[in-house]
Amino acid sequence: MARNKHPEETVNLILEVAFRLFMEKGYEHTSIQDIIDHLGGLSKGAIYHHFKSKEDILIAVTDRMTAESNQMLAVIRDRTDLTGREKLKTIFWESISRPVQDDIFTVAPDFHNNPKLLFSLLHDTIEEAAPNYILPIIKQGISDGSIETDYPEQLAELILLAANVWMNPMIFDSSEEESYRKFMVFSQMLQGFGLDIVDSEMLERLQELASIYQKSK
Amino acid sequence: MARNKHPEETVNLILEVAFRLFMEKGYEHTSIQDIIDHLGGLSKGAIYHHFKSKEDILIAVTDRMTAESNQMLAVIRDRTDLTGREKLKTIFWESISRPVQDDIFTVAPDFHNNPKLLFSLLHDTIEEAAPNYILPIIKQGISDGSIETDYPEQLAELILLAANVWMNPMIFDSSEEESYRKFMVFSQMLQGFGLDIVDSEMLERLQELASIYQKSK
DNA sequence: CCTTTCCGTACCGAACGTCGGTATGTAAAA
DNA sequence: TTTTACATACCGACGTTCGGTACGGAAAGG
Repeated sequence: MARNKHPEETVNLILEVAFRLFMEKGYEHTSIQDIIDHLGGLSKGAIYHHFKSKEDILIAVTDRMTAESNQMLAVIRDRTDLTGREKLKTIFWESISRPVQDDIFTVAPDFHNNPKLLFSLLHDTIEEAAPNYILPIIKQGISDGSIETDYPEQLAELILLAANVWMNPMIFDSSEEESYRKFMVFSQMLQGFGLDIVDSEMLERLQELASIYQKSK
Repeated sequence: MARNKHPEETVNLILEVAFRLFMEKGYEHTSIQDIIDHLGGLSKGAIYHHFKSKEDILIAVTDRMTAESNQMLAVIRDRTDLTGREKLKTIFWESISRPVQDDIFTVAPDFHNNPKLLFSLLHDTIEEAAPNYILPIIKQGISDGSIETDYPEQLAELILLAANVWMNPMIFDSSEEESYRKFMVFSQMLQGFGLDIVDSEMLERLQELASIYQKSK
């Protein structure tokens, strides 16, 4: 294949193919050769020119997966017209209403046999998303009086872990009914922390999402 | 090496060596040859006679890890002298007071680079421990009036996920201070569900555990 | 302004070492 | 004599390396 004038396109191509294959077959069951075969003429050398290892590709893939989500979190975090509690509510609403969620479902991902990818996401949730996005919001909530807790760091972790991991139907595949029940327990947990941020509109959307996922299986 | 009259000893040896290496270097960075090298004369044939694959060894290792814990859970679950809530309280007390916990810490395990092992444990927690041990107890608690919830299955999952994964210092390594704070948030969460099962004795023991783990690093 | 030189970089693909797994042999136990 | 518990030689697939090629653009020379 001829040399590409815009190497970033090649990088993107590799990442797109890798993402799809990692989702479909799992990271460990996707070989470098598998990726090459779906690259349309590119070779092993091309991959190792742009990435230093297979693991390096995984990291880039997960970065891409979380980038959009993190961007949304940053925007909400930096708004000045909302209390801490309102920001949390906005985040949960955004995270279940964005069409991106529907897109990702169509890949029919299988985290069930993808420990590496799951772990990468888990790590990102606790080490990046929780301290950089949720924590500042909770701290603001403490200042403005809309949230009460003595342990903001831990609360941020627990909430994100429950929301991003436990309630994620890609990780623990749940029926529509189960997803709904998880969300109810989740909202009950938030209420226990004095956070009343779940409304009927959210519940409606959640049932819709769960039904989309069920149909794609 | 001559044929062993008691093959179970060979199996045990393999599992012990594998457990130690998986913990020290991670499952993926432990090769079959690594295990053989620590077996004292045994060969590849021995391993593949007793286990059908490397993954099979991992499953056996995690089974061994959870077996003792599950045994404890079964005993408490089947007692007839406690209410559901009292059983939950007993479980948490046992899980932080048994000396086994101290033992496992001395291996200085590294879940941080062990996605496969972590996932195996995660799977076991949600698919085995939650429905088989915690759920019956919560259901009993609903019957005897000591626990109130509309969603016992999901509550069982969330509680175990928080306790076994989030609060597990092997998975998310926490300082003594952080472990303590996690436990406080955890107990606050349980209170939010109407479960008041944490007492001062528990807090004391937890601080002790955290300090043991810190020193072994 | 055009041409030639030169170098950086995108990409190629054979080869290598390691790995998990298998086939077959053998000796002891039953 | 059959079955079990191992040993040994070997296989194919894998991730990674590396010497090499081809292309493009900048700079130098005309």
